[in-house]
Amino acid sequence: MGTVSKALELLDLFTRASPLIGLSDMARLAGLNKATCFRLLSELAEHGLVEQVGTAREYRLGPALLRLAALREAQVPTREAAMPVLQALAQRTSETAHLSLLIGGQLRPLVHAYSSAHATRVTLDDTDTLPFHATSSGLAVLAFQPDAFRETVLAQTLPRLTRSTETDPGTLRARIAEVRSLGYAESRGGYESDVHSMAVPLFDALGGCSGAVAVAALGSRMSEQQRRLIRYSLMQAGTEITTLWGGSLPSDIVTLWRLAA
Amino acid sequence: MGTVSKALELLDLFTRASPLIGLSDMARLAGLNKATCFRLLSELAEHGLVEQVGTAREYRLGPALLRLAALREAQVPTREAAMPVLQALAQRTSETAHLSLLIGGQLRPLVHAYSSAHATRVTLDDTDTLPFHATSSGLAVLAFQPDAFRETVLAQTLPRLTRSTETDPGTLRARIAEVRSLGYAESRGGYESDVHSMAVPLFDALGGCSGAVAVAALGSRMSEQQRRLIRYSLMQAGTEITTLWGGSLPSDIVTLWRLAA
DNA sequence: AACGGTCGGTTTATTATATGAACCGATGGT
DNA sequence: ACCATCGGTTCATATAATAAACCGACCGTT
Repeated sequence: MGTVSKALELLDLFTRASPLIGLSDMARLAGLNKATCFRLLSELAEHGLVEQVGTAREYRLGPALLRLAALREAQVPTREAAMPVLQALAQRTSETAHLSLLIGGQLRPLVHAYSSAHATRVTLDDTDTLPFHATSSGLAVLAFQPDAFRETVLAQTLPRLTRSTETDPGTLRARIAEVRSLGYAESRGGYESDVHSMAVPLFDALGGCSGAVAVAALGSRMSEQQRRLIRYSLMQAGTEITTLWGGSLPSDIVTLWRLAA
Repeated sequence: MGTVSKALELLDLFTRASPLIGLSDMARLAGLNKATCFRLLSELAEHGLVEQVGTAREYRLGPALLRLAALREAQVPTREAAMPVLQALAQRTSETAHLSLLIGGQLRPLVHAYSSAHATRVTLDDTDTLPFHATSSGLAVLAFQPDAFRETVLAQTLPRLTRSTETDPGTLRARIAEVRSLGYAESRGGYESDVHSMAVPLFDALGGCSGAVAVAALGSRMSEQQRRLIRYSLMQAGTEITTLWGGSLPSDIVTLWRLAA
């Protein structure tokens, strides 16, 4: 593996749960020699991608990221464009809506919007990576990736997260085919036992599926009528966001979503 | 120089003016061999820090930056916290307000807020780096950096940007000392000939000066009374933002700003 | 106050990795 | 038909990354 990749992997070690990491910890987490890790962090710090804080000299993500992200958003307003659609989606469905992006082969939550309709809501504050096989977003994205990518994912060991998690590659392949033929994905407690969710894929200006938008609700609130509302709202939100991104929906999706309306 | 630094420098080549860069261009700009540049870009792309777009296969900043920046803001709400203060500042002074951060030894504009009071306004949409010697923000920041850093900056060749740009290191040293004793900095047409600006330093939770907030106006609108308003508003905004950042003002600044009120 | 363990950081010889010139097929303008 | 340039690849060479051992500082225990 290249040295640059090793450095960039360090950035991915920072999570909402552990935003500050010491040198030795980081070396352990990354499986690197402490000296190597130190050099990499120093170079990252020199450019402001990480910074050191406090007397313990721990590292955290740096201010340069703000600038670079702003520059990216100025050219491709991914987050900014999706935010209002997501909020409307949460409002309309009275549940939690969230959008995830495919980044470096992993599915990462980017924005979420909550509804104030219920006292209990699904939260995903500390979630950094979504498992493809156990979430509706994951299945929605997987259904529209090249075969090679899908097979790579299914070839890995897929953790059983709840009693309902499907982990058999064959069954998953079938479910993914079903997602393609329905135009949306659904997960019933596969990620967290009480949470049901539905998701649709999103397409960017490059023509590929680069993310998904989903609505997650307590399983107990998922009536058949509510599922219809969520499904319809998702398809509408998916169309809007894809359009705002300058992307276009595959023609079969257009047909499916039109029929569902 | 380390390989990682070379890769990170590539990220800094993207600007508002040229957000898409081809492989050969990038190699030229970075002074790298094309093959080397290709490898570095490939590694960056693998992690989503850049992505390739269109038939020309040009590169642009990638979606991973959004995620990392969001993670950073979640821990240290730098931009989010400053935004409303900046907007109020623009409103109150009826001019353009902007905030810059010290990143990797360079002064980078992060947010700006415009007032709708005048038909003509100072814009800085395409500005990626501010020169220390020719802007009020630069002088404000420089005044509160370690001597070594200040001398490094002054030792460089300082470009004369307008007829009014001060480029003599000795004179600049004196002006910087004056900034320290006044608690604010001012630039009259040193960056763009018709633009006058004033700025105050900002301090973060680590105790250092990590940026500045400034108000820029057309020189023709800079009455003595307006300058008083701007100066006072800046000091107030500087106090607020520094507090929101969890920082604290040096005691001499507190005194100076209190006297000015 | 002496101890053992950990911290962040530095040094060094060793070796793996980055490098650059030349080359490739494709593309586009003259 | 031509030439220049594009993005990308190859491979021998040389440079830059690596890992172990070490350093002083710090911290809670004994």
